[in-house]
Amino acid sequence: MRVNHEARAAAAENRRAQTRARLIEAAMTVIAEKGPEASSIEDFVAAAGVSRGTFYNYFPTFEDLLHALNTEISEALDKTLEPIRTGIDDPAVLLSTVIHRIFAAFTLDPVRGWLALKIEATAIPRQAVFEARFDAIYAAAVASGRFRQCDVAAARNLAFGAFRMGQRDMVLGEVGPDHAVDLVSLMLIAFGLTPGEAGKISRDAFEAAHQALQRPN
Amino acid sequence: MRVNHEARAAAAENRRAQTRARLIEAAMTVIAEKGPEASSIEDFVAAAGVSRGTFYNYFPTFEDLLHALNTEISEALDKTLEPIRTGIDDPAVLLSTVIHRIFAAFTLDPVRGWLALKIEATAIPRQAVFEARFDAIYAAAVASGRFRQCDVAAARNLAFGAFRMGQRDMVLGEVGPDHAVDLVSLMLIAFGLTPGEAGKISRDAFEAAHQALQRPN
Amino acid sequence: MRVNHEARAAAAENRRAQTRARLIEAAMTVIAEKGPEASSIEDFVAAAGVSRGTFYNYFPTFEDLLHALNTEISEALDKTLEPIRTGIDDPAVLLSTVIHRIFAAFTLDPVRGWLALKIEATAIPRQAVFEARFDAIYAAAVASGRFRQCDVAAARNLAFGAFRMGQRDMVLGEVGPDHAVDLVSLMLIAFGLTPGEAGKISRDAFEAAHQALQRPN
Amino acid sequence: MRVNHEARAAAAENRRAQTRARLIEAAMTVIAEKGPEASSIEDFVAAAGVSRGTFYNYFPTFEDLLHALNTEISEALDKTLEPIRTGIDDPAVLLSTVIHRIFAAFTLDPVRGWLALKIEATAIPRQAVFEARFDAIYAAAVASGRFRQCDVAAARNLAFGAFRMGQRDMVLGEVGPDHAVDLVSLMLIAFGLTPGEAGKISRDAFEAAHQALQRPN
DNA sequence: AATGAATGAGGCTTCATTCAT
DNA sequence: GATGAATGAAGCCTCATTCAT
Repeated sequence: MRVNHEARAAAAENRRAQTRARLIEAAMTVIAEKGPEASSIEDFVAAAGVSRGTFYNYFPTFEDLLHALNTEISEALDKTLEPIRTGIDDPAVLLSTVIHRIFAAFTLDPVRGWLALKIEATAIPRQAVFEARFDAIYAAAVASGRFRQCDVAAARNLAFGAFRMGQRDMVLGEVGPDHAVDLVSLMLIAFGLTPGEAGKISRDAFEAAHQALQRPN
Repeated sequence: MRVNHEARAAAAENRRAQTRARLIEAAMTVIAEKGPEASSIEDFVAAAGVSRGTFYNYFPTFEDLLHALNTEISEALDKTLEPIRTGIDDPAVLLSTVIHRIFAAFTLDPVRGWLALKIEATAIPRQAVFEARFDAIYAAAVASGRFRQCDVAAARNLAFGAFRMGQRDMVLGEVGPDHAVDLVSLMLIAFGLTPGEAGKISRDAFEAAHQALQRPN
Repeated sequence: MRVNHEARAAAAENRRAQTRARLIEAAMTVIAEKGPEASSIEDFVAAAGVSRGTFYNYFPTFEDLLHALNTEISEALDKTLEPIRTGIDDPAVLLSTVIHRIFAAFTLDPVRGWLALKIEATAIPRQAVFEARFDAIYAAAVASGRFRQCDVAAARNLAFGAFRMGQRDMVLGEVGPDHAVDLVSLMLIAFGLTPGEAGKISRDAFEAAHQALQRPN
Repeated sequence: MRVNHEARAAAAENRRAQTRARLIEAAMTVIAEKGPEASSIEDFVAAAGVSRGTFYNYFPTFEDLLHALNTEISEALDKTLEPIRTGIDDPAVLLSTVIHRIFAAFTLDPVRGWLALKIEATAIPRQAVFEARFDAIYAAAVASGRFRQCDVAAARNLAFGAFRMGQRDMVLGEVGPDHAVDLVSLMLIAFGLTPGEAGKISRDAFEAAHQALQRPN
């Protein structure tokens, strides 16, 4: 009897996770296409192939769904950046690489890129994960003399604001992918690097990011 | 009789303009309170004290209204900046001053500040006026050797992105008003100024902006 | 121009009143058939031949509708009782007559009778009008020595409770119409009349009520 | 093996009864809080700590549940009244005592009081048990010359209607607990007692009921 | 021009009920 | 028996839009 119960519970949990994943996947696709405001729950369940009621079993409010999407995207992204964080010593190079990797990830998977942009415009809370990462890198860079000491909130807003605006233009096709090179270069200069070094680091990181992501997965 | 006709036509036109202004004013107030998505035409006409049908006489589509609001805000703002544009020679000081003036205007009139933020988050295109102003100042600064030559699109995205992110935090009360000083300072450094000069220019411009706006109108 | 405006407004008001009346009439019929809990707004608008949205223009909440129905019924009823109130001197006869008239009205118009019963079973407050009428008659009866002095709240609850229970059984067909004679008789005894007088007054009032209402209206 | 089977069956039956009791108890609590219309099966199973499916094993239809609740309450109440029925000779005193005991029980356990009121307001038939008890007492009272002969249906409706209305006001807090004294007194007068005797009997029964119920269970 | 009653499509949410495990 | 995921019918409510006056 014991085993029976446990096995049943495990199977149920499994099914739950699958349905949840299908709903999230469907919601991503739909929102990327129509934007969060124009998307209806009807759209999500149709795309996921489940019933209306099922949606509410998983996400009692629309907010819950957005939150799940947000988490999903940023955690997945953050995880792929793990090897980089531990493999690069120079914080200037590290920051540059991380930003270019995110740019590249969103360029190569425009659905998620667009989605991230859309969600960020609504769901108020910014990605706390990424903010903390930025602050840590900035602190390390100051400690090692790479970046000038400055108000970290200002530095963060400069970096995140510029990133967001650049991503927007890239998603809209108003600029090419290497727009990111110039943008990151300007950030590094603002943080204390010389134009020459900033330009070199940014371009190298850009190329490394694209090479890394274009390999067969 | 001729005169009579003309006078009547002029009076009619006058009334038209007034009704239109009331609708725009009402829409601003409502949107600033509830956000663009949560605002309904019902809200606008109620706030303006006109009938539903009248609204459609002036703004056949919702887009038309948003467009009018956008124009209204940015033109009003741009006009108040006219004396500055012609009265400051150093383009670095000019840029700094303009940005701080806009920050200050939105800080002192939070309704419009909030509104601008909200509207910008929708599908509305960015303010072409301001983009052109930025490009002109940047070109002048490069010509006079104040700013380093660089991709102007990147410079623009850095400036507008950082501005928007900073405005967001200021509106939300997450940072104080002088957050703007550090933010603008970083921009100027990115554009080629030394940290010392950038800091001084930004702070001076910040103080000038606040003094200018706090005078009894 | 002036006249034009006024005429228009009057016409509009007229139309409003008509639509409102149609909705109320329709709701009465539907609720009497299915009970208030089982009735949906869809039912009401279908019966009234107006659109869903129109319903909400008139009754923003379901409560508003129930309130309107309640008022409608009790005011109409109260108005028909006006001549009786002024035409009968003995308060014992008056009370008896009023109760029998209401019983009779609900017997002859079972739709409203049923409806009143159903509405009263919901959270709607009791009919303040009728409570006040009762209190006034009781006080007059005490003053003229017809009724014994007693706690008026208790007397009221006895009368209204018995009335409601009797009406219920009459609507359900569990008792015949002259059940009312015995019930009212008991009330009068409780209030101080002798059984003989109570029985005579109740029966006379019963017959008068039915004769009055069966005339060709 | 035989024994084993029987023991197992007994244990199973036991568990069945327990689960059923938990569901009934949970339903009572929930309905008393939210009213019968606002309560959902979801609420019941959540409060009982069983699964949705289990509910249907016990109560295939909602009616089945309401019926069980009704029975539960009235039988429990009726059982506590057994000693009274056999211990009081004067039917007038007996009736008075029974009514005051029920009033008091519902006053001291407002959950069940509220519940009884709510359930009664739905389509559930009245408590056949109590109606039969009333009729028996009334007949006995007539036989012994305490009550006047009259239509028993009328007497019953007077008593039950007044009781219900009084209970309503007591639950709603519109009257104090001794409202019951006046109410029962009026009933007794209607049934044939003199005002003096009715008042005394009612007050004595009221006090006896409260003393009986306030003893430590 | 202005009015505002009426419309009805469109989305949201709940919940009794089923059924495979 | 118990479970709880899934269902989908059934209501609810809002609001942009039309149109006769």
